[in-house]
Amino acid sequence: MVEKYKVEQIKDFHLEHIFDCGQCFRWNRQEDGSYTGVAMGRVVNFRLEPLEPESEGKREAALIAENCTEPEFEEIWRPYLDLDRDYGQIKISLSEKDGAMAKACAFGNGIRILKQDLWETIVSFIISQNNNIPRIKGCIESLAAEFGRYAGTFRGKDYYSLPAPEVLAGLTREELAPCRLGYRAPYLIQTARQVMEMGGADELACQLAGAEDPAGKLMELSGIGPKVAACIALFGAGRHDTFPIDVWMRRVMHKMYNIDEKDFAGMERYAKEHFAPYGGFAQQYLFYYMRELGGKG
DNA sequence: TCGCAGGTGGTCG
DNA sequence: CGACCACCTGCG
Repeated sequence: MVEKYKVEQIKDFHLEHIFDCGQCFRWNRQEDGSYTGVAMGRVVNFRLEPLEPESEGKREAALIAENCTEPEFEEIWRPYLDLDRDYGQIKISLSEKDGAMAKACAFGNGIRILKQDLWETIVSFIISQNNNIPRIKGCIESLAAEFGRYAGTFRGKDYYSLPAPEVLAGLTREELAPCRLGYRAPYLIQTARQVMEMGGADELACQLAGAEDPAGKLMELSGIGPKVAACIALFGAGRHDTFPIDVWMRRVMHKMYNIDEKDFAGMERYAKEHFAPYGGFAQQYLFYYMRELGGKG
């Protein structure tokens, strides 16, 4: 018998928006519409039980967590899913800025920014560079299966966490070859060593929490440039004031705010002036809007 | 065959 | 600095 826990009165929460808005790579939609993922060293499955079927995501619903006890949910998944933040208020605040942002908020109304493990976020986004989603996911799964720690079995499948810095730091590029990381493999090994020299991932997390320029700190690591650093700061270090700019954001910022696609600094400035202190949330709504509309928005 | 994908690092002018 | 350009890999 698999443990289950049900949380009532969930709102501003939609599984598809959360797990398909570009912030994570290890959550997979199941045939029954639920999502299974491995994070924080555990396997869990989430599904939403709408109180009114037609209004899924908009009105209150119940969240059912499978393979999870009540204490586990409260200690691990409640913060991971950012359930205690009032996204309704954030959307109202952002929607007042301009019509395009209001549309983006309405479109991705159930988005939440996951509070992911710092080290796993670092590994994931180093792999993401100049890469496509199916391959990113494949690389990450392979890395976990080959070198990660067993995290549990769910519905007949074994799951593994990503390897810790001390594991990756001891590997060679040849040993990582089966994971098909390409030229990112040396980045990963080097970054693992650097993180260990910094005193470990928890120590780095503490530094990032209070850093004036968290992305700058992250860019000291091998294979981490401005975009990957911003993603890590936002998704893995709780720095919601960060506004990652990738190719999709360049498109959306040009289309909606008429900023030159090469004007990286101009986009950062615009985000800071218009969306603070919700830059990270604004980025997620815009990104999801642009992505899902296939660049046609 | 070749371009491309949630970029980065190195090298020029 | 800003503008190139190579880079593992797998897919269309």
